[in-house]
Amino acid sequence: MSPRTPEPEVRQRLIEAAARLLADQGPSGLSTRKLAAEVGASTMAVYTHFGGLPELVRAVVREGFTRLADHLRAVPETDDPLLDLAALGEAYRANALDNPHLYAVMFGTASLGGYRLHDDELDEGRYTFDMLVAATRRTIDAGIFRPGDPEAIAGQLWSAVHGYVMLELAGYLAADREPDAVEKVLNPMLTGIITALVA
Amino acid sequence: MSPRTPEPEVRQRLIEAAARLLADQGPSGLSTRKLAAEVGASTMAVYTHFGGLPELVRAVVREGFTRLADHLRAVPETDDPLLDLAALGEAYRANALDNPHLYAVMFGTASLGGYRLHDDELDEGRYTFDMLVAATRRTIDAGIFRPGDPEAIAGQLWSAVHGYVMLELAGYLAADREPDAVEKVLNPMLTGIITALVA
DNA sequence: GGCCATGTATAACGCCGTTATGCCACGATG
DNA sequence: CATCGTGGCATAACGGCGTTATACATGGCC
Repeated sequence: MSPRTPEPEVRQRLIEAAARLLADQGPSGLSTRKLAAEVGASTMAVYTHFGGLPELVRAVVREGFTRLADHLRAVPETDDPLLDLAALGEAYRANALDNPHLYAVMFGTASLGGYRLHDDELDEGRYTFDMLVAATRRTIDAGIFRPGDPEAIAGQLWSAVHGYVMLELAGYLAADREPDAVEKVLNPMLTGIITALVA
Repeated sequence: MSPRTPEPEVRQRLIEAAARLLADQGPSGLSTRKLAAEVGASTMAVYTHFGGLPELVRAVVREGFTRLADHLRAVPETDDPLLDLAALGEAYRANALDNPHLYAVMFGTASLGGYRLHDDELDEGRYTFDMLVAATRRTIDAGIFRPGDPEAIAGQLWSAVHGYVMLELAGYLAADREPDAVEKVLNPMLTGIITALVA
């Protein structure tokens, strides 16, 4: 078949094709045969490069967290850490709504192959989480938040936004049902959490 | 094969077997053939009674919400609505931790068959949500919460607890990583949200 | 009796993940 | 240059899957 196309890094092309299939058709649309057709190779490519489909999905999860981290990194760091925190939350939500299937796989991977996240993936997610911890720490150092454990505070913010986004993705807070859920639910919840933390 | 065993309601036995398989082996362990073997019938039973596996899963989701509602109903209603709210949250979390796979399917169903929840399932979930709304309304009527939209307030509490539980199930707040995450993350978050609501 | 509707079992189709096998290209070695 | 070993690949097969077509059995109704 002479696939002497550029062929740059079959590994990366497989990860990107998998993320694309996941985003377009959801987890059920991901198969070694479709992947092989997408990248112009045989199904064996998945096994030589990753060992199997679950490992490929894990790589996609890492990719998803990397994209999320890129989105969060794009949020400018101003002199008002509290506004930065709000912007981080908004960027987090936007990323999830832009890649709903990928986001679902990142946090519900147990539903796909029946496996659990390994420490690597958890660490990948926690690295992203660290950006939120850093922003929280800046807010404390600026004297806006009372002194406290930045990780615990960031965990609260993460839980709140993540839970809201999950409900939104599941359809419980969809725009056609709750038109202004952001103003009525998300924002008051976050201001409630935050005002309890300010000095 | 003379399946003249009691055979009470093949429909219900299929739902229960599916919930059991889901709880034991996760979504990947759920198959028409295993179900048929479990209930002593052929795979056709799934199609005559439900139309297909996705519809059966939807029935299981409804069953999961019913169980959750039962758990929440078991929480006694005291004369302190705020304590009742806290007890509801604890019961919610306990139910999710007891049936992690089922809980994941209830909220991440997109990951299983690639389908979305229909209005029926959403309504089922919202009925459960209504119990939280009622408890919130009682808290307002008792003069503990300032007057406000009970649904919006309940949505905040739901988002917060749901997000925390999801992170916990995914392993980000697992006991071995964050030993006292409940005290450091969940409880402060909820008290923050709640103190912002008290009169 | 005959007739229909309903639920079932059987068997097949196509797709899936995974694996065994053989091939081929290529760098190292002499 | 010739040889060899090795890593990545295509091919083909195996078993399991969801789904469907089909034929059979059973029970109510005329």
